[in-house]
Amino acid sequence: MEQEALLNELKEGREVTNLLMKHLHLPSSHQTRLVLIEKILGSYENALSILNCNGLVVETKPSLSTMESLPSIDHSSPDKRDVYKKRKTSSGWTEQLRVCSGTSLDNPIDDGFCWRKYGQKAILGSNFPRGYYRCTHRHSQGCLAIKQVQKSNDDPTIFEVKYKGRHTCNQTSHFAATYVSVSTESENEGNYSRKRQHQLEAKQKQAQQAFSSFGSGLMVKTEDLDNREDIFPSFPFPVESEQVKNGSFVEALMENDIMGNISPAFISPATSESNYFSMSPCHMGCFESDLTDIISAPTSVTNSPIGDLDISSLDKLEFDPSFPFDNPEFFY
DNA sequence: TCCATTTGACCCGC
DNA sequence: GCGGGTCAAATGGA
Repeated sequence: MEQEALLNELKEGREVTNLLMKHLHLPSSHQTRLVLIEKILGSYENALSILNCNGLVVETKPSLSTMESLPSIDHSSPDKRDVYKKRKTSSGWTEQLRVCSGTSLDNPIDDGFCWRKYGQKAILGSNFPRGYYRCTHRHSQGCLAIKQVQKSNDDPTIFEVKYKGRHTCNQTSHFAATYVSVSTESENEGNYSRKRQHQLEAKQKQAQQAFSSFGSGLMVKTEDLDNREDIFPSFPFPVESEQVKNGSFVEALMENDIMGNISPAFISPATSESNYFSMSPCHMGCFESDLTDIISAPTSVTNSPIGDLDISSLDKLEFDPSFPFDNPEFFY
């Protein structure tokens, strides 16, 4: 019974999404689009509520990252170990990716953000150590985004990447950096020296090369993507949550030419029952380090109403009535 | 000289 | 007490 209601909600969401898609190509009013987006959100909220009623724990509200909720570090303290912060729990990851790279084993994916490694730990039961990264602009801009990278036990060519927290820094990522000159970065970070700029440029080139050699075997799996508002900030351009709320998110996509850059082939479900997405290499060159962001957000389509940038691809997704929605593993 | 990485130690939740 | 997460001194590269 609930399953039927769930399917209805999902179908409705798909239909309204298609409608919204049409309106995007029409001179329809901003208000109309807003209404459609609200309908989509409503459908997914209802679907999530149904799942919650079935005993499945599905977060429907954005959980503030534990990183963000932590008090800021008191750098004035003479001995920082005296003011140790509470250890973060493993929950609250905004994105979990499984990145398969057949080429670079040590540097899985440059996602366009500048990460600084701050630790590495051997994990019990894991053959490979886990690397801990945080945003380079943690101190300069207070960006609290962190990520963990760990090779998969089963396949060393697969990296399990977890993202936590949102980027509040003003980074010129891949996408912007490709089309905007370095001067943009100078504007954003005037204190950056020319030497630093060269380093960043070199890094971006590295990322481009890494991706150009990435091959067609790239596979990204997203997990635990229940939180749409935690997902949106991972876009390479600054989309504020307010924009999402007031409906200008789609416009932000358009403004950033994201919609126009993603074709159905770019993000396509590889299988009907997994949230693996295959990527064709021809699409990588233009996005490079944006990759994980671009992928991670849209792949949340199963849980996120408007996370799917290529809305038209929804047409190809059919909801199988026999799909095991009551199987918790599906939502893992 | 500056910055990123490495790595051992420390802290905290379970 | 164990294991995971973080800190920060040491180290190396550009």
